[in-house]
Amino acid sequence: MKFANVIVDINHSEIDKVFEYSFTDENINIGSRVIVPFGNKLIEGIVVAVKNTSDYDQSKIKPIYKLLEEIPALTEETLGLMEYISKSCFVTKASALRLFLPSEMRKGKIKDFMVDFLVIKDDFNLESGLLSIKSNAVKQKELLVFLSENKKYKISELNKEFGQSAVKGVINKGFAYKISEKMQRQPYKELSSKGKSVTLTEKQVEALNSIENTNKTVSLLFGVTGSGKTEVYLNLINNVINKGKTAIMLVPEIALTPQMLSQLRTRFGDNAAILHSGLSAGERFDEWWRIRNGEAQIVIGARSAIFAPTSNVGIIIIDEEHDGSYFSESNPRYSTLQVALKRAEYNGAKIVLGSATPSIESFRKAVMKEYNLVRLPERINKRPLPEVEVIDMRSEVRRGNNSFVSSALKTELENCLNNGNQAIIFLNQRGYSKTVICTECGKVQKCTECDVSLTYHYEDNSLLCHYCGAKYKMIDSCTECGSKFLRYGGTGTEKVVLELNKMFPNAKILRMDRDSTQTKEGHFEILNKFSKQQADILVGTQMIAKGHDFPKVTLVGILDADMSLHFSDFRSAERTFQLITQVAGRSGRADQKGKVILQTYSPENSVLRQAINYDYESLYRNEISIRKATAFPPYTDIVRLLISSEKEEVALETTKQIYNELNQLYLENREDFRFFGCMKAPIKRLQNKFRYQILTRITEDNFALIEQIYNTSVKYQNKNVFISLELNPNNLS
DNA sequence: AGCACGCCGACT
DNA sequence: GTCGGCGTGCTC
Repeated sequence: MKFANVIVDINHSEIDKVFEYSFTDENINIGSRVIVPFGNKLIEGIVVAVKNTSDYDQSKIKPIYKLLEEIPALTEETLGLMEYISKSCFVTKASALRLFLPSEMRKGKIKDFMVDFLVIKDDFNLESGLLSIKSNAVKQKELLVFLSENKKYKISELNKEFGQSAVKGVINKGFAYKISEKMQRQPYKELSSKGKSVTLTEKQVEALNSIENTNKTVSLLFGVTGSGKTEVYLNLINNVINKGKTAIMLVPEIALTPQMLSQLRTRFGDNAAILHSGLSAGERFDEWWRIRNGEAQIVIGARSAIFAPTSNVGIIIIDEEHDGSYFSESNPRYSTLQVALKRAEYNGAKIVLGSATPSIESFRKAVMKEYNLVRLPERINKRPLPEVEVIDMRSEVRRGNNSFVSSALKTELENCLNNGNQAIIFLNQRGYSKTVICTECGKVQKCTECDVSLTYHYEDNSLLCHYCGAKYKMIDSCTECGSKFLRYGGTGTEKVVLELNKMFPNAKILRMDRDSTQTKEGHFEILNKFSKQQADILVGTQMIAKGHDFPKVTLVGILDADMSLHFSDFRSAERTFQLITQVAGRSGRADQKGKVILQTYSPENSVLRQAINYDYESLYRNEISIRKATAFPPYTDIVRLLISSEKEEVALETTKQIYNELNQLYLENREDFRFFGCMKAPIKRLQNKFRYQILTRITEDNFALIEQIYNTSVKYQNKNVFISLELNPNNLS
């Protein structure tokens, strides 16, 4: 009889401890998934320790009900990571554990993926077989000839090739039989590969050597768009797996994984596995076990792939490291880099952060020599970066052009299309128009659950709340005064497509945004069509900004460069710069020179000027001095407490109480606080909950203080008020 | 989180 | 008399 410490899969702070069970099954081990009796129910759990004696009242200990798999799902490393995340993200162990297991594993059964095969009998003799069937059974004969060579073949394909009746006939005559075999689902299996090997440029070789030979854990690969970072990654991965280690490669969006996967498959075949939320349950399950069993040594995926069950990780690559999607926005609010650092530490692995526009935080670490800074300053084909022309939209308006397309952009579009090239139009607003306003009484249509204006969507004639997802029928008269005169405020991608269609009736236009890419293949289809030149213009949101490589694109239009500039967020300058640089980088990637038209209402803005000149380092110098002067990250950590409740008084009252108690802490630790205040959240109501916040900015890496703030505030949480703590939140809505 | 146990109001 | 409201407390 042995005893196990088990974490049960119940996400509640009261249950957030280990429970002891007894067992005799030798196969139960640290990391095993088990079913245990808990109260009067059976519940899933993970074994975190195994021991010979128990500290708990023997009479109360129950035996483990069942072992779920022979192979422990978690390893010593991932269990350690789980503990770490639970502590640093202030979540239960159960909640942290869920990050490591594909969700379908918890819910129980995944159906095995069965494929039917036709197998020829061992004693089958082709000559006598062919003689024994009627001469007019041509298809059956062909099938037998084929089978005698291939022995075993997928029935679905044989049906296609020789016809169902031939297959049936061969089975009925007893020449062959059907078997079902469990197969592994292969996501994006159409994405493979003619193996092309690329010779690295001198600069790429230098970068590769620098990353491999540095004694620093983290390298920041700072390379302009089109500088060939991907080739460097592929070589790094290759060298790592040659040493028998594994590799994790992260990309910011699901949309980018197939593209990167196809490159990995080309190079490494089935050795590459893909993990992200867009896969079907079965696919994810199979890929997960392929990695766990060591059948795949390379993992590619979005941020959650950092939790992949790889052992012996040699390199973790985070592409487009500045991207906001590397921070989880819901609990557990982990930062991908933070987890990566922990994994690198455990395995002695290297981390590569790649970007043309690094985050201010990362670049500072590189400047401070904490990271190894590696530059790739040239585009691979030595093409200059595309020329950016700034259009002052104020003077467009003065000249009487009220369209969102400036005359310069119109001319360039005409040229581009006439030359048989393609264009990308970028606008970071989906839908038709951002708001619907009554011209009589000025009423703006708002979500009933949120304090947010509704966006009009032309395609399904609806009003959508972009925050909670609620959908309303489009109105034909004002809900306040009944007037029929409604005005559309603000332009979205749908409207752009409609207007461009009028402007260029012969051009084929595609739209890519969250609405047009709902399905798993959605991104892929649109990108595929565009890259096969089945369309001339691609209109899209920030989704189109990243990574894609379209050789025929020679024009990029940025419709409203100011949009993200005037957010009251300390990162808005950095974000604007990143977005413009990324989008501009889509232009002129092959042998033709690219052009970018940037439309703005504030052409003299310094961030825009820096973006136009691709002058990241000026942006960095400006930003870092502002951050220092105003005590913002990376010089401080922002701790934000969000207090929300369906009842406004409850939210307000709780906020006051927490504020008062924290005020003590503030007064006792004045020197650690750079800011302390409480206010309504910028979005005052979301999903029918009123939101208040307490904002603090404290000295860097002061975990003890964050913990105190957390412990103080979490006491106030109950079923009427929800309290969450965010460290350096990515957005402050 | 569930679920049982437990103590007070309006019903066949 | 009892059915059932949901407050508190426990789960190895």
